[in-house]
Amino acid sequence: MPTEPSYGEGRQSLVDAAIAVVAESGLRNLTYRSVARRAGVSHALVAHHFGSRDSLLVAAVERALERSLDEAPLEDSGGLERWGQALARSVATHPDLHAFQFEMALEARRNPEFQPHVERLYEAYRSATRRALRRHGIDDPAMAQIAFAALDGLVFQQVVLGHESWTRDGVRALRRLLAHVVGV
Amino acid sequence: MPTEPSYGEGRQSLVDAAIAVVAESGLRNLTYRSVARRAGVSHALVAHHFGSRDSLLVAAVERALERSLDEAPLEDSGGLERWGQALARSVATHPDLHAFQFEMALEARRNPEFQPHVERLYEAYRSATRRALRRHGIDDPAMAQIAFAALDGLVFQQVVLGHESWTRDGVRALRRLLAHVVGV
DNA sequence: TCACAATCTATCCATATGGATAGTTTGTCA
DNA sequence: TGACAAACTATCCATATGGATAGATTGTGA
Repeated sequence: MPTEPSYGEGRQSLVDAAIAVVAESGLRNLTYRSVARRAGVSHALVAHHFGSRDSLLVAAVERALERSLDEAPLEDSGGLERWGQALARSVATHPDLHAFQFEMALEARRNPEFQPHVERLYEAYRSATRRALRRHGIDDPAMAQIAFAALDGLVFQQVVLGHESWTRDGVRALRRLLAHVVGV
Repeated sequence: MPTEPSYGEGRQSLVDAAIAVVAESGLRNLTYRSVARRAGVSHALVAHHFGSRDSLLVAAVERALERSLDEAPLEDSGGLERWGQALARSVATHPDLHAFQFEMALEARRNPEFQPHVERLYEAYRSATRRALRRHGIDDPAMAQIAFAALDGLVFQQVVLGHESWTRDGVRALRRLLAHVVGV
């Protein structure tokens, strides 16, 4: 059950609640009342702070990026295996955050308002992957792209199927593959 | 505008309409009325044929698998590059079918009723990838897994961002990577 | 302390929804 | 041709929703 936020923390609670509700129940069940219930506030506060459901979601995507920056070492990804295993751990400890991001990626397809925000999210992960590869002397954009796609696919499948070990094994296999290109 | 289906085709129209509505507007907008409107029938027919929204979705996933089997050469995937490029083409010509599948994958996470159906879908794609790799003499499950994850990631990004060329480039890079393992 | 703005709640309202119900239409078979 | 079941429509109903509105609460600064 949600504890009621302190006075003035309502807005922030609604943003975090939006991420949780979407991850747990899908975008379908994100209503003014469901998110307010989760945040422990009145549903009219959604309209007050955000004016619309879409604006709430924009704020939630920004928040997800913030939390991702805290969570996975996007800024200091280390080498490929460290980066990949950090992703697996992040998904295992915060599956909802990642599920939310995938939900919003699909939604961005349908609603242009979300596109810049979702692209910023994607770019953060892509950059981290490029950085990780560069640590191994790989500077080929095509290699970075396929490595990122592989990690994206592994993470999506971990979110959907819940097998962290699959991601870890997959990261190892990716590292072995890339080892052929240059010493990884 | 939907043309009304012939008498007796209502059920099938609703199933195909469900895929279209979900892909275009998300699971959130899949209501009895929206899907019926799309199918050109009365909304009461959803309850009549399916009893519930979830049952309609189960039928829709089955239908998606069927259409995927028709669409992409799942049974005869050829080599890796042929399989990968076929996927890119399939996404480009039928983005909605693939978007629907990703939506349902995320939904399966929240609703166990969909899990077996979504896993069957995933397994079809995974098998095709294994088959494609085997054509090149690669029989390592870990390699198959990372190749499938990479394709999954490429396809997801193509659905989300719409760049078919990215998928094609990515497939080429994947083939180059795997060429190091054995001649691809 | 008081005034004010921001935050918040409770409630009302119009509309949309899932689903039930009664009736109509269609196709099949004897 | 008529009976019957399946398919289908139109309509009603109870409930949920987004959003507006009025009032209450809180914090800040003079």
